[in-house]
Amino acid sequence: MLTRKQHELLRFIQARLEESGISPSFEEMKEALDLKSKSGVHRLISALEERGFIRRLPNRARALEVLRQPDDAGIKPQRPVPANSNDDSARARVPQLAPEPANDVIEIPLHGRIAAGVPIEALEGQSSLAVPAALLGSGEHYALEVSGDSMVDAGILDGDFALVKRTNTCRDGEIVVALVRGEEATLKYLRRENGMVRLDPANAAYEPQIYGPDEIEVQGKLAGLLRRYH
Amino acid sequence: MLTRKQHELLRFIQARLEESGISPSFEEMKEALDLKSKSGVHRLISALEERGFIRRLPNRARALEVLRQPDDAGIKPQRPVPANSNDDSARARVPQLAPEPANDVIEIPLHGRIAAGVPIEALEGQSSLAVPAALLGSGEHYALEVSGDSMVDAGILDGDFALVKRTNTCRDGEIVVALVRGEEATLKYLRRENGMVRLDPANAAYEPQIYGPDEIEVQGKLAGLLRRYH
DNA sequence: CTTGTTGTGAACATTGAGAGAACAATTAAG
DNA sequence: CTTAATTGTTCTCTCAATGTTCACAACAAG
Repeated sequence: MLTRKQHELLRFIQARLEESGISPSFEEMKEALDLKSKSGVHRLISALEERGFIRRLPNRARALEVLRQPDDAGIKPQRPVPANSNDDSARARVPQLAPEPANDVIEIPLHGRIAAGVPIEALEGQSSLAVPAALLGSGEHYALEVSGDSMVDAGILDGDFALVKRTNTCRDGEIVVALVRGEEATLKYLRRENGMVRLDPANAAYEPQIYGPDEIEVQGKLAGLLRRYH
Repeated sequence: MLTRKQHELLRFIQARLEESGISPSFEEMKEALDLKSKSGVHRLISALEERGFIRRLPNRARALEVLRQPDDAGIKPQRPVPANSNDDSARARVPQLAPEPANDVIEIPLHGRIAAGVPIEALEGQSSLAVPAALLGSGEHYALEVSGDSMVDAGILDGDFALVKRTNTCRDGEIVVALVRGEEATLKYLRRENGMVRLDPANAAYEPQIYGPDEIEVQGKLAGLLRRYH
C-alpha cells in the first residue's frame, strides 16, 4: 500500500505524535526525511491522505492525525473474545500504535434522513454513528437514516441506517445516493441507458425514473446497512 | 476460486505487507514469481482485484492492499478506515498509553451461520464481531450470519449478520432464533396459537410451521442487523 | 476446436521524488 | 490595525521508478 518514503514519513509522524502529542510541521518532516524542500513532504502527505492512513485539516498547522498503521493493512486473524491476557501476544505482532486504534469501530458522521429533500452537504456535521470497521471498506463514509419504503425489496427498510462510501462514480446496478437536480437526495439503484441515467427503486409500487446525466450527481454508494430492532 | 499463480502472488503480497508495510512493486513481484515480464504480474493483479482479494489505486505505485485471504476461514476482512471525528483538536490530543479504546464498543461472539442444521451452542467461540453498544440494549448478545432467504420480506437477506440478544422468552410477533427439536436453529417470527408455537417465515415461498411447545427452544431474539455491500 | 491461464518482450504513459521559489493563510506580537 | 514569523500551498523543472498495454505464443482442460 505504501512506498518506502510514504512509510517512512508515516512512521515519523506516528512517533512524533506518540512522544509529544504534537504533529510535526512540514519543515520538521522535511528535515526528518532529509529533504531540502517542503513540496516533497506535501506530496507524500497527500499520498498518505489519499490512501487513508492519515487525516488532516487543510490549511491548519500541525493538524495531522494517524488513522491507520501500515502493517494492519492486511487481514487480521480471528480475534478471540476479549479479557484474556494472552491477547498481548496477538497485539505484539502489531506494532505499538496508540493514539487512535479505531481498529474495530469507526465514528462516521450521520447526515440526516435521506430523501428529505435536502442536499446532503447541507446537513454536515450533525451527529455521528459508531460502525464496526469490518462493515466498511476504505474511503470516507457517512451515514444516512433511510426514509420511506422505496427500497424494501432490496432489504432496506424505513429507519435503517445506510452506510455510504463517498464517491462520485459507480458501476451500473449499484445502490447509490443520488442527488437529483441538486435538490433531492435519494437512495436507488443506478443504471445508465442510452446516455441517460435511470434510478430504479426496489419496490414495485414505485416507478423507475430517468434523468439526463447532468441532472444526477452521485454522492456515494451503499457500503453497509445497520438496523435496530426494539 | 484462485489459480495457483494467483494464490502465490496473493500470499507474497500479504507477506510483504505484513513484514514491511510496504507494497511490492511490479518489478519485485515479477522477481518473486520468477517471471520475466511485468505484464504477467499485471494480469494476475487484475484477476485478484476482480475477485475481490485485493484493492488497489490504479496508476499508483505500490498501492496494493489485501482484502481477503484465500484460506480465510470465513470471517470478514478487517479493514480499518479513516475515522471522521469532528473534533478539530487533533493536535491537542494527548497520546494514550492504553491501546484499548474503551469506547462504547462491544465484542460479541459470532456463532456461525444460522439454519445450518447445527445447534448454536456447538459453534461457540469461533470468532467475534465488534459492534457499537448503541445498537444493542442490555443483556448478552451474539451474532449469526444469516443463511437463506426465508426472511427477505422482513428485510433480512442471505449473508446479513443478525445481532441476537440471548433470552429464553419472547413476545408474540418478535423475530427470534428458535432451536427446533434441539437440532436446527432458525430465524423466524414466533407466534403462539392454541398452545402451539408457530414459526412464520417472511417469504411467501415458505410455509409457516407449527410445533409443540416442547419442540421449540428460544435462544434469543433479534436485536439488530448488519449488512455489507461490496 | 475453443477457452482460459500463463509466459515474453517492448514501447509507452504515468507517477514518485527532489529542488527551489513565490505565494497564501494563520498566529502572535507590537 | 499593522507587522512579522511560522507554516502550509502551489508551481515549474528534472529525472528515476513504476505501472499499462499490446501483440504473439505455448499449454492444458473441456
